Amino acid sequence: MAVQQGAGGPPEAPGAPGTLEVPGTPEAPGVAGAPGGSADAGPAGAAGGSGPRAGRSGPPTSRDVARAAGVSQATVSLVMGGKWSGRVSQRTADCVREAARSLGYRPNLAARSLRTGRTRTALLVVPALTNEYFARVHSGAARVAAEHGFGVVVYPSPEGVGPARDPFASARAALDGVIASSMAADALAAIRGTAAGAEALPLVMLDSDPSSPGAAATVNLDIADGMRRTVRHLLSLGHRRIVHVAAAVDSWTFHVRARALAEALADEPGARARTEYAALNVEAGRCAAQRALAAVEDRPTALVCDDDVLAAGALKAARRAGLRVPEDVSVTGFDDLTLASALEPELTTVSLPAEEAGAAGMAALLAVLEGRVPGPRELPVVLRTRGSTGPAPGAA
Amino acid sequence: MAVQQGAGGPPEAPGAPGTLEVPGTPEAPGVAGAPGGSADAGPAGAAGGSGPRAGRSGPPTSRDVARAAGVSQATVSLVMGGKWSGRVSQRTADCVREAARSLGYRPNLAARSLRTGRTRTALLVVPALTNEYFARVHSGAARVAAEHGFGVVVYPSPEGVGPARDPFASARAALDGVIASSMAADALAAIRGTAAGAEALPLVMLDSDPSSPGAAATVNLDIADGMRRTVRHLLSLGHRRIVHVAAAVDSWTFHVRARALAEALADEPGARARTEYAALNVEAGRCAAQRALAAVEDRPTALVCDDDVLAAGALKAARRAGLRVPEDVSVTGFDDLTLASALEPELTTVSLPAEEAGAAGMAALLAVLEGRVPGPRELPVVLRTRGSTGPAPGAA
DNA sequence: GGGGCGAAGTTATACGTAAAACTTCGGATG
DNA sequence: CATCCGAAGTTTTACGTATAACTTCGCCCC
Repeated sequence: MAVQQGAGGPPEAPGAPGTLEVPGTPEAPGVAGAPGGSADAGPAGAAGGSGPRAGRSGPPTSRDVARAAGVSQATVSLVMGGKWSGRVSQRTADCVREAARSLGYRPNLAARSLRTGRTRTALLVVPALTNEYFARVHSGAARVAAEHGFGVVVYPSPEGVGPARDPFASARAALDGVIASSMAADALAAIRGTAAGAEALPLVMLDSDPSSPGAAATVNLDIADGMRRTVRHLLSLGHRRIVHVAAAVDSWTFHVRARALAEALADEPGARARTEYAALNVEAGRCAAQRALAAVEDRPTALVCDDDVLAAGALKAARRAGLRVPEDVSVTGFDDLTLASALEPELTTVSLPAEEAGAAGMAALLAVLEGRVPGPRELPVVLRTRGSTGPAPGAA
Repeated sequence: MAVQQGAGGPPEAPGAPGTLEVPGTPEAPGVAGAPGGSADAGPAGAAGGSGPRAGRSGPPTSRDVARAAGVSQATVSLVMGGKWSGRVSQRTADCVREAARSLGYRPNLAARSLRTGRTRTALLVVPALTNEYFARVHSGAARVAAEHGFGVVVYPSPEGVGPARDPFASARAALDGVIASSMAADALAAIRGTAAGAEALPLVMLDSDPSSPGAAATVNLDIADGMRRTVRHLLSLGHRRIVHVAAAVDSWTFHVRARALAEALADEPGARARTEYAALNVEAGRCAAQRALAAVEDRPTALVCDDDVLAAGALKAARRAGLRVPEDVSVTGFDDLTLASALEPELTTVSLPAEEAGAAGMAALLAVLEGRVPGPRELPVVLRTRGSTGPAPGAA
């Protein structure tokens, strides 16, 4: 760009956008910004001492772009901000963008945040990122965030988000909103107290009790449906004695699973279930399943596990008890992690749309930040029938 | 102003540090911010409109604290910044901190960043957070970062960090440094080009080629030692025909594994290895192992896998081929993921200190940011011997 | 023909903090 | 007694942006 207006008007017209002028600063009037205007600024070159801001150090600012484009800083801000329709002519906007591009200009996010009070950053609170499910939630959330120029910082709530540890200690002032996924009830309360308290940060709850107060929006998975499908699948295979290997975690998602299992089983006379609780790891799952299978007579023919990790433990327990899966006992999981298809037999499990949930959560948060009120969403789940379930022993 | 005579002056002296005054806002002088200092702030209450600064909107600023403490804003900044020794008296500092605490003051990070040019935020670039290993790296890095008031934003490099997708598009201006873990060579080059290019962001490389230029610091795992131990373990069990199920990823960590395997095997006359490549997922691992086991005579007695996920595939392939593990064929993995002990038999695998690596990486980055030059670190690894390896068939 | 109006900018200001430069003052020193 | 000095603050300014308020000007319509 630089000099150069389109249709041959006199290039000297002062002040016309498209011409370069460096008002105030006594400086060589030579073309400064991007000499040729070509695409390539040259690798590590071109920025000799003769360019604009020769004495300056940091990255280019909007003012540098303004100088290069021959407009005011405000105009640059208008153009870069995106909302310039009706305020800036197409020609000037193009010129500014070209100057910005050739200078390698990036808006300073700190300054922007200071000015707007918005940080374009969301906090994702999950029980543990090392759980593949939550990593996938993060992935979906981060993708949508990036598409809207947002960043995501994740807070894997450590053991006990008590009042002692403040989740937002260093980040709170730099957040626009919070997404909390599958948090335990007490942790969720702590988050609500901190996030939605004095500061009133918008809170989106993912896979959490929708009746719980304080959330600006809710995204849920149809967990109950997943459990119902699992139970019906087992019932149709002839299973009547079922043990629920339940996660010993006080979180909504697991309460729902327990309730849905009970309800689905109530439809079938003669079917009944016991519950064994286990912490969320393989070894605990194995112990719980071992207890379940210890019943000599009246041994369950199916183990419904709250999580694939627990199901992995259940497979181990079955093998140690000398039982074949699925011939002697069927096992089901939840989440459809990589683990589910790595095990042998592969797990029948409920596949949860984790990425989609994260994406929907972030989309809901963005909507809230724009003043809209997204209705509650419920994402469908799928039962993946695989090798770990089969006809009940002795059934027709 | 700030009158101020020595100790013992009447507490009513206006403006004296130590007295609380909230000029302008006519209000009940009761302590507001954190009432009892007890653990529980009460659910969803307490935050009525009666706090201090009733007329103002945003969170309290350093100026509010200054007013409350009867000092200037600069003094608040001095105290909160930590480096006030010799500049502010103990008494005033205490007074300021008390005022800050009671107002619930948090420094505005955007303003601080704008002023200092530092953001106290690091970018962690990993191939995929859904890989448990990298989730653990993140966990370690985030912990250390939090201990130093830093935040971590993670960029799970999507397929192809080519020049097309700019990893730092929205975040670059808000970063102090970058940690890149186990990146593929080309992706690493892209990062180096973007991060260490014009902006010269400090880059810490984790588990990457230490001879590669551009890194301000390096943290490595003793991958070679892990592979050596694996091979020696197998050799001592009598294995001589080994297939290396290698990750088809052009990254330093896998090159090291291949080289170390070859070298360790060279020590033993009569031992030899073939290589089968596989993408990093269970199914690809299964296929590669299937190919390896297809050799009718000269069938390998051990499969050394570059990753637990590949090993899971290998277990499946063995079973499908009608081979028992470890009686007919031994299998080893790498990483010691949850998966390793969920499988049956449990995997003999090299346990990598993922959290520690992340922590060390962040510590190195912090050191660089403080101007120190951390020497390269190499973290030890451990071979976890479990059920998937046993004596070679036909061996003594 | 003039007055209003929209388009296309510009000028000016505030955001909250850190830090350099300046002020004040009591005491130690020559 | 004049002076210098360090302690303990204060005043002031700059960081880079977004946006409200203002200016200019060509144009259309009564």
